[in-house]
Formats: sequence, C-alpha cells, structure tokens
Amino acid sequence: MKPSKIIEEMLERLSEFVSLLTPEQKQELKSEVSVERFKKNEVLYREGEVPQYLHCLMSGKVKLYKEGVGGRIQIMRVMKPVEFFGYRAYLANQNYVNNAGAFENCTICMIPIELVNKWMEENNKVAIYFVRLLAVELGVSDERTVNLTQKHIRGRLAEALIFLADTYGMEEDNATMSICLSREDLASLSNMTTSNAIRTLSAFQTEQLIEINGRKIKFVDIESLKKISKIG
Amino acid sequence: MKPSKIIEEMLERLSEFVSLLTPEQKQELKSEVSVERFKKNEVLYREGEVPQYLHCLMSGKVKLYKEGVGGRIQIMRVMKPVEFFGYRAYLANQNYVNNAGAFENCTICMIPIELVNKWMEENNKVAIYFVRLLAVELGVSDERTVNLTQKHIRGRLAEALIFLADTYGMEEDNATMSICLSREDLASLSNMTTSNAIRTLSAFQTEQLIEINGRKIKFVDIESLKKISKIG
DNA sequence: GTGAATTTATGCTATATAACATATTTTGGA
DNA sequence: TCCAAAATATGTTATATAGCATAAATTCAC
Repeated sequence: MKPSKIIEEMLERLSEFVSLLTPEQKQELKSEVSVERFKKNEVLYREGEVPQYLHCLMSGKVKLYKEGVGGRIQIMRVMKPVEFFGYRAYLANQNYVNNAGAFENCTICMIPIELVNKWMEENNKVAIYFVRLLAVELGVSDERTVNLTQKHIRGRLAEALIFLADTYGMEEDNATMSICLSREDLASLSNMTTSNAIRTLSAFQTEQLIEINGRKIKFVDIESLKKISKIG
Repeated sequence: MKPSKIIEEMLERLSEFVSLLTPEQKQELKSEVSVERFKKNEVLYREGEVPQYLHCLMSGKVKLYKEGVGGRIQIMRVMKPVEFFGYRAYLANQNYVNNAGAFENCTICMIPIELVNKWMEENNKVAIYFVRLLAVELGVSDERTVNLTQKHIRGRLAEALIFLADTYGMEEDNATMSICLSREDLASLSNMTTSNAIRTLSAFQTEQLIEINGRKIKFVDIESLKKISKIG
C-alpha cells in the first residue's frame, strides 16, 4: 500500500486520538509522520537506544521484549494494529529498556517523538490521553507480574494462548488463532523453557483442549483452558 | 503533629509538584486536603474499591500488594515519604487492583482524586507531571517482572534487601537497614515462601554477607550482595 | 507475669521445572 | 531438489523451590 494511503488510514483508525489534536497539530502530524516497513523477525529498536519515534503499528504483529538474566528473553507485551508503542521511555526521559521486534512483516507509522512533548505542552487533551494510556498499561503490567510469578506452567501457557487469541483474534473458523508463534516465542511469553512450552502444548492436545497443526493452534475446549489459566 | 503543620510540610516537600499548580489550584489543594493516620498493619484500601483519594505519604512506610493465586501475597511496591500513591486506578478509570497497607504507623495527606482530573484539564503541567510519574513507574514495573521471574531465590532476596536499603536508608551506623520487616513480608516482596526467606537470610548470615538481630538487618558485605543480586 | 498465639528456625520430603540428550520433522537457501 | 540448519518432539536426569513437620523464640493480650 502507498504510504499516503497508510497515513490516511492511521488518521481514521486513530480518530480517538487525532480528534484531540488542534488543526495545526493535525497538520504537523500529517507532514512529519513517515511510514516504515519491517520484515518478519526484524528488530525495530533495541534496549539502550535513544527513543526517536512514537510508533503506530498499522499492519503486522510486534513484540516488546527484554533480555534478562543470561540473555534469556521475556516478551513483555505484544502489539496489534492500530496501537501506539515505543513512547514510554521518552516520556520517562530514559533510553529504551525494551527491545521491539516484528513477529511478521509489518507497517509502522513513525511520528517524531518530540512532537508528543510539544503537543502535550500545547494541548492538555493529548497529555491526558497519554496519562490514561500509561495508567492502563501499568495496571496490566502489575497484573502480569503476579500471573507470571505465581501461576504454574500450565496456567501460564493457557493464559498466553487465551491472551493471544483475545489480542489477535481467530481465523474464519472462529477457533484457530490467527497468530502463529514459534514454540520459543510462546515460551518467552509464558516464562518457561522452549522444551516445556512444547511439552505442555502436547499435553493440552492429548487432553483435547487444543489441536496443533505445526504453528497453527485451534481451540477445542476453551472453557477448560480458561479454568486452567485462572487456577494457575 | 498537627494536621495544619503536616499540610504545610507537604506543600514544602512536594514543591516540585505544588509549583506547577495555579494559585487557585494551590488554594483548592489546601482547602480540600485532609490528614489521616493509620496504625501499623492497618489496611488503607483494598482491591475492588473505588479510588477516592490521591494519597501522599508523609511519615511511615506503606506497601502496595496483590493477592494472587490462592490468596498468596505479592508486594508490588513500597512507598516512602514524601510520595504520591493510589492514583493509577482512577487515572485508568478503574477500581483499585492493589491493596495498600501500613508497614508502620503512618500519616497520609488525602487529596480528593477528582481534583487531579480537574487540575489536569485546567493545567497541562499537572497532566505532564503524571505522565512522567506513570512512565517511570511502568519502566520499574517491567523491570521488576523480569527480575522476579528470572532470578533465583538468592538473587531475588539480595535484590530486595538492597532495594529496601536504597529506599528507606540506613540507621546512624550506615549499615543497618532502617526498615524492619517480618520474614513473611520479605518473602512477599521477593516472591518466595516464608521458609525460604528465613533460610536464605540465615545463609547470607553464615556467609558473612549480613548480620541478623531479630528483624534488624545489618549489611556486612554489600558488594557481594550486589553481585548475587545481579547474577540472579 | 503468665499462657496463648505468632514468628522464627531448621530439617526432611515432594514436586515443578530446568537442563541435557537425542531423534525427528520442517524450513530455507543454493 | 537437495542439503544444512533450525525447529519440534520426547525421554531422562538434575535441581531449585515449595510444602510439611516440629521445635524454639518472641510477642501480645489479659
């Protein structure tokens, strides 16, 4: 798709945000935003780098992840279209503390991040928008901490599957997840080793909770999965 | 101390925030703020409740905690004077998702939380202040997630001790932590069972990293502790 | 001050999960 | 199309940590 077309789509699908901007700010957004494409598995930014852009994911799927003890990867968040990301560090006056990578080819609108500061100073609706965004994110993050630390492997994996289904939706059959992750990514999301992700996934299949076909995962008994996810 | 004296102190020690307020807003703050005292171990608010106040801790120590799987408690954050807390839920239009409790007797300035919204709408400096606060908190929370999930028990406990020392400081000897926690609280902070907190603390003492005297903990070899904390 | 309740200490056992090994399947590039 | 590399599958072993039991020490209420 042509960049101009994508920018148009952004303005439309982000109307909740764009409508807060003044006419001048809207004009600035239009003239300063650029469109970039990233290939599957490409890194968008790395921990330690200076944040430059407010990213707006237009198509594709993105993961934000940390490299923890011994380089072990923990996926912190996953992004879907149309969502902002990559703004926290700048708003906290920090360099990035996460890495961002593409699960699949994706298209991203890049908005120079200083504009956000400028807009917040000119227009408190914009500032309040980010207050809400961050406040919600913080709640999610805290919730995630407890889930990852307290639930057992089966609970964590079941939760990850349900979360991915909620986030990215299903295929036409309304049962097969539309996102296909490697077992390794699934493990990084659920805080376990790849072996255990593979093993537990097999167990779920044996128990007729899911059907596996390569990386395609189909829900068979979603209620039981939810129960497993809740109990831990 | 008299409430009026405490409010005066708040205005002073929170000058970074108060200086952002307009004269009218400052007046509103003064006339609407109230002072409450809580006893050691008292609960300030609970998960599920509607947020009513922006809390500003003036004296004492406070924990924010969640009850996770099977009621198991995870301490998410600890507050020290003079810090705001209890605002996230309101800013996200949610009820509280955490509980707040007093480690020790404490004095808290309670500011009706709708004022925050009013001030943010009137004055974008206030909104930007909370943007920064939330952005920093979110970074801390993500970091904490990885530390709690990836580090081993010794690493988590060492980290908790160092964190508490950094937060609440030392006694006059410059080596004894000024906060005294039960082993249970220490465990809830470090995501482990009470037995393991006790055991690991004993091990640290045996290894001459700390000295234990009841709930008093004195650092003997803080460098080694930092190393343990880092390696995990 | 005394007894009951709580907290701390320590040992032993059970269990969840990581780590390792090896085989099989799938994928991607030349 | 074929080969090498990567991903998946599965079994076995090692280990970190939870769980339980019991005793000692401390705290608290009366």
